[in-house]
Amino acid sequence: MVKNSLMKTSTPEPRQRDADRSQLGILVAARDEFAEHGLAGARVDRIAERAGLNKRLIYYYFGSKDELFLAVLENVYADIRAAEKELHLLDMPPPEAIRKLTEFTWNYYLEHPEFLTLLNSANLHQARHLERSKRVREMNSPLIQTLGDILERGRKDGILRGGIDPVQLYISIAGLAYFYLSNNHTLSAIFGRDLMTRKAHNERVSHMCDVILGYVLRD
Amino acid sequence: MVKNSLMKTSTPEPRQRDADRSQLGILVAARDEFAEHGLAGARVDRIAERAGLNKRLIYYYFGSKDELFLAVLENVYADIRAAEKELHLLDMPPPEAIRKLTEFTWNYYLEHPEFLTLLNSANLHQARHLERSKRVREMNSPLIQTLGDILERGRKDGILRGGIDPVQLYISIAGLAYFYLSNNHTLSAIFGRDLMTRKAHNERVSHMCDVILGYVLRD
Amino acid sequence: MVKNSLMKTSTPEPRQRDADRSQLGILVAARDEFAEHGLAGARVDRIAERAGLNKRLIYYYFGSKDELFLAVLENVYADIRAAEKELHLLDMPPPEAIRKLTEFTWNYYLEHPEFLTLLNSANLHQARHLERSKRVREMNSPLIQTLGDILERGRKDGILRGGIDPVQLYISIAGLAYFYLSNNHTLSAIFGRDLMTRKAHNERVSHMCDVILGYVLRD
Amino acid sequence: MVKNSLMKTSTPEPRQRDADRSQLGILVAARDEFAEHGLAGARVDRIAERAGLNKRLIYYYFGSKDELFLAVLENVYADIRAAEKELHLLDMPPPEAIRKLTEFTWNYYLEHPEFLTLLNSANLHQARHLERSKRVREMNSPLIQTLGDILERGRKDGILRGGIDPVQLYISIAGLAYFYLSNNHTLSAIFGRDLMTRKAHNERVSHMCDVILGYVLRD
DNA sequence: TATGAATGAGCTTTCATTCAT
DNA sequence: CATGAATGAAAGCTCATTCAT
Repeated sequence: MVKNSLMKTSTPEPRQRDADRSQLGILVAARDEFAEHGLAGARVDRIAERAGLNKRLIYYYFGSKDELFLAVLENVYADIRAAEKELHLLDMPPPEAIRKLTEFTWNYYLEHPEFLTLLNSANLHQARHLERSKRVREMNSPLIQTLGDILERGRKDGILRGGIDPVQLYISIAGLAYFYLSNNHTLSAIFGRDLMTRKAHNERVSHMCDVILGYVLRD
Repeated sequence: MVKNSLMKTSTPEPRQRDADRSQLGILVAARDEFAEHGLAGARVDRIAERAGLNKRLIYYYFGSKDELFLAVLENVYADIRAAEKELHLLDMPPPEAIRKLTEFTWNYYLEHPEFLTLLNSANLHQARHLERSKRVREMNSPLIQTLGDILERGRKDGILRGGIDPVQLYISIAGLAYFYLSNNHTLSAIFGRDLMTRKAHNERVSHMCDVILGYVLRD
Repeated sequence: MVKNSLMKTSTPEPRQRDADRSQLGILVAARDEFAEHGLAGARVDRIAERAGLNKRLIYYYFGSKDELFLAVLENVYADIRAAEKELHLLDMPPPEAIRKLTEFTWNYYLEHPEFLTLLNSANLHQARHLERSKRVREMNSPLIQTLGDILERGRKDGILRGGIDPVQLYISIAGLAYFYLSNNHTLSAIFGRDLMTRKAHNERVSHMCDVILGYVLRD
Repeated sequence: MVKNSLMKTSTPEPRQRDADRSQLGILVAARDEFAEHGLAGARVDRIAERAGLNKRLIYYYFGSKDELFLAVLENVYADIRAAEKELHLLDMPPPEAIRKLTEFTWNYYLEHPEFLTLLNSANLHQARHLERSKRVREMNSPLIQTLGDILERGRKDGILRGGIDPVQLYISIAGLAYFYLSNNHTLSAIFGRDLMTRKAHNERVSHMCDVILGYVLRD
């Protein structure tokens, strides 16, 4: 189980504390269960068991398995975006900011495999969960805004090439990390080569930076 | 439903044996069902209905839902690798070959969304299905072999930079296309921008080629 | 349906907890169903129907058909051993005790035909259910102990012959009753004679006592 | 698998030989399957597989699973009665004949465990199979006839007590062997003592003869 | 005579969800 | 707030039996 915002209970009034703790416990348990088994494969019983709480509470707080899944998704998105904010990319020189973001993305995915699986599940269900959530949209635009600012500043400085779409770039950075890690079992099986050694990881992140920086830096 | 090798009845004999046709029909139906709902979400009843056959036959021919899933996976891998072979990449100049492979990968994923979803499902289950299949390993090594040959030739010609790992490169090409398409719903929801217009597609494939060729070409 | 310990709600509290009542009802229903149809022939649906409860509850409480079968076996064994204990055989003169046990065994089998059928089913499955249950072993040893004591006392008194193995004797008593009753349909069909009239029963129990007492009594 | 009348094909015309062989093979396979799993637990598929023949043939020759079961029962009864006839009990002095029959019964049951299980299954289904078969009745009456003759002769000679019912006696002999062997797993589990060693077997047959002869012999 | 293909009904088991307290 | 008991619907899978040749 991974530490993140779900774990920090922001000390509310005494009465409510148990309720909050229960909700939190359910969310964490659900996140792990959904990550391991997907939406359809997840079992409400197991979530209750993982949380050490009665199954009925899940329905009391979240209404249904689907709504619980959405709550989990919103949570993990909030986590990664919060972590990105902590990078303070705007305080760095553009190339360094982009390298930092690339490395961060890789490391975050590496350390939060549940994030990748949850994304997959969300995609399988055609993002029908996220479409309903405006919270998610609000959460994510700042990142693209930031990346756009960096690219623009780099272009002005003459250090980065122009005409780079921040959305395309972000998708590429994410995709380079995501595919490697999300498909690592398949790829390992297919290519008969262990992709999860520390050495393989170092090679990958180095390769990723080569590709991305080679692209954004002006020749 | 998507066209591919499953649909071509290779024998031109007057009437195919019913058994073969049934097995084929089950495979096609299963592929679509697994692609739409994932492994856990897929329903054997629906597969039978899609195939217009009795559910019992599925077990008669494939033994279990899991084994059927493996059969489907082997099939879709066979399809993409066969299509790649048709590109005759070895007959082209190295840079053109790499551009071709990049574009092909994009187009194939675009036209075979079921391939992406099936891959996702396989990964969710930690490739435990593929690990059992040596067929898959045998199918996939030639691609890396070919890519390695191209890179080596390009390096000798002085047109490509040296030290490029074909596995890393292939994963990057695939990742750039995969993440965009697989996550398109999530990304569209998140960034509030439709990524599935023709224009958006053209921009993406162009971006991909820029990134990949920018990386492999010697400065 | 036969009266036995399953039917006695041992707690005189105003209302038994529903869970207990449900479990009990399932056990009784299962006992009858297994007795009528054997393990393989028994239908979980019918057990639920007999118990007037939801099928799902059977799995909730007992886990599987097999485990339910084991629970039933343990129960019927507990019943017969409890009934035997009530005979207070140790308080009688040895010959009377043995006659009593013989008659009791006959009567118990006669009144509990389900016991015989359940035994048959357990044997068909090679007692693999009972082997897992130490409860059963613990339940049954006291009987042999008692019978051994009786034989020993009788021998000392000079009224019973020596060298009688209590296990052999018990098996013989049981066998004389069991075969007649368990196979009564077959025997009736084969010998063309109704073995289930009251007269036939009296003749059998009288024959049994002749055989057993003729054996144990010193000439 | 045990050798018996099922195995001897009485050399018919060449054409029919295959048909006979197939029928025979099915009967043997069915006997073993029914003996191992009971009627409900037996699988027609497995019978076909054991016989190395197509499942359809079973229906062609025997009509249904139930009718096949009846055919098997008739066969095993024919076998034991034929074996009993071979004893030529009428040629012996009465006490020896009864001892011989007791020992034979024990040995036959010991060597044909499938006979016991099949009997159990028949009983579970209330002999509804046998009731339909007059063949079985015809087969079995001679044994009781013989036993009656022996008892009568012994009584006249003054060596056996009078008033013994041959049916009761036969049931007792069978019961003493049957319960021990049929329930051996249960009894072994219950009493924590291996009843299937050679020594245990010898003790049992000796005990059986003591009991039976002690009963029939005039004091 | 013999067989591979196919099926409807029904099996055990599972699941998300609700009830009653 | 919290929970054990209970359920309808449906899941994966199995079975005896029949079809078509």
